[in-house]
Amino acid sequence: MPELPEVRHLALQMDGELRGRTVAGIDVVQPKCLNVPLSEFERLTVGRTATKVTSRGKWVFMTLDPGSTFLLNLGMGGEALVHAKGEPLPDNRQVAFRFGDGSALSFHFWWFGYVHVVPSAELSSHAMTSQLGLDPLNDVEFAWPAFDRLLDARKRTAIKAILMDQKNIAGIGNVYIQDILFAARLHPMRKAGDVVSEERHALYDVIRSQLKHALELGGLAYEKDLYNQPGGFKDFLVGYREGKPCPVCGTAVQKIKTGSTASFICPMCQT
Amino acid sequence: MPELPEVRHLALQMDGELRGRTVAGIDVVQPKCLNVPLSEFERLTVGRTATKVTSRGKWVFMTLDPGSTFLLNLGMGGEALVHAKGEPLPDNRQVAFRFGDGSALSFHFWWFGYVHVVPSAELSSHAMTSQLGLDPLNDVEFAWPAFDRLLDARKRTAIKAILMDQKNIAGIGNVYIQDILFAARLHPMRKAGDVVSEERHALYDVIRSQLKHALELGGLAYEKDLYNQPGGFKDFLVGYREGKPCPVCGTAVQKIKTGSTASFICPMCQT
DNA sequence: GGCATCAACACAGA
DNA sequence: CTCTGTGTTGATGC
Repeated sequence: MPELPEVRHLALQMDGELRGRTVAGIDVVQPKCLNVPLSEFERLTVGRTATKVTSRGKWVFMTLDPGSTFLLNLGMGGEALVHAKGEPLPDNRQVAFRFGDGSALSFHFWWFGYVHVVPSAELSSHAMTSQLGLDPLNDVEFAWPAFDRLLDARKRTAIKAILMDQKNIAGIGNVYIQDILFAARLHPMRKAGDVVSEERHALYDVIRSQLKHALELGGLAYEKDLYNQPGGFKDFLVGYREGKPCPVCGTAVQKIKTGSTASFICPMCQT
Repeated sequence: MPELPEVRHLALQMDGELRGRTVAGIDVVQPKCLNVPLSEFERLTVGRTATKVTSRGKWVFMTLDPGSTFLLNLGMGGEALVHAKGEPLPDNRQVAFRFGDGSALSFHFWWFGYVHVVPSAELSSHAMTSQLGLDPLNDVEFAWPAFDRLLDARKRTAIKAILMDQKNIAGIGNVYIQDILFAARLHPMRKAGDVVSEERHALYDVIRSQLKHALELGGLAYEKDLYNQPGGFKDFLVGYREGKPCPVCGTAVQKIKTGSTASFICPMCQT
């Protein structure tokens, strides 16, 4: 459940499903994913009522009135599931909320995830979320001039590193970046300063259209949503298609190391 | 006048020459090499008497009693010269001290240098000198176990970078490092973790012997001391001898880029 | 596939 | 042949 489309889809589902439910208890199997001691976590959640769920980048924000905000990051491939009253919780959960009506919300991470709560008044000092960058699906804040300036300010940084830095744009990870760069015909290591205006416009458009499209499909087909249903996005152009033909020119897709992450590129189309 | 042998030689000469002289006035042509405004610099120097001159790394420390310490770094190829009463000062000086007895001490830098003064009580907060590493000519502090641990602590750093980092060992620059690495048969980019014990011992011995030898000769032949006399060290093995034969195997010495500095190596002997 | 931290490296500036 | 900051990259661990 990693990147913006999955996270936003989940937040939208949670917003529709959980509004009005009151936290009756917390079920913590792995305390180290909490940002505060369990007792403090309980104090800030139990007895409070979910009134709104939103997302920014890879983070889900759930308002727990009065006065708390719950913050969730599912890391690499984690899941959040809602459970009707009486349903057993998954054995592999790290944390779960039990609501007053008998329903529950469980979280499972296969590697690392963050289950945080902060007093809403202190939300701005929550380090992992307070510095998140622009929302690429918000046309007001992710405006073209801001994007253009961002690339100017980091002229000698690889374009992939810029787009994946959550402080710049929030929500692009190592999955969606692959086809975004392919569609913009950019090599991941191209320096931002060498990306000319026409390419920048193409890239800007592709970022918005790809993420919007994936969101409309409910995210990736190999991820599960709040109701354990897979998303509909599965047709990668080059991402994770090592050795398969480029859909444009037929050249075999290469998997290369780009810094510490892997990239899938068409060596002919992306320069 | 750059590295440890020249700086220590200069400090020894200054110690013998200047003890007891009182600063009568300061002559500042280039105020930007000072660490404080000229008025403050004068306040901390004029009327005070040199009582001791020492060195650590590439820095000269002159105690100006009561209460001040003068700190000098000649940068790349700067000079410090003493002048008898009545002698004119060099036109190219950036700064000079005039002493009460009519003598003077002038400083010239061909690129950048530092002419600092601090209250002796605040010496430990002078950033550029407070973190200087071990004195390689002091057998007590530059002991074998400390050197061995240093290389363990920086396993994946190039050996040249470690030796030239003034925070580790103080006084080795891009001149003496050349023959030190050649004599130890080490390629400059070799990772410290790959330098085995026998090589480490050889390197440790070479650092001490080379610097000691150069100090005994009064430093480099192309540098001038306090009395404008050149040093006696000129017989580089590979340093600055690009294309000349390696003294051991006859292979042509190569000049290569190692990070941001140049290195002269025998490609056969140094691995 | 996440994020933070630290070390290493490159570059510009003085 | 100086040293310092800044920004970027890479490895590590949770």
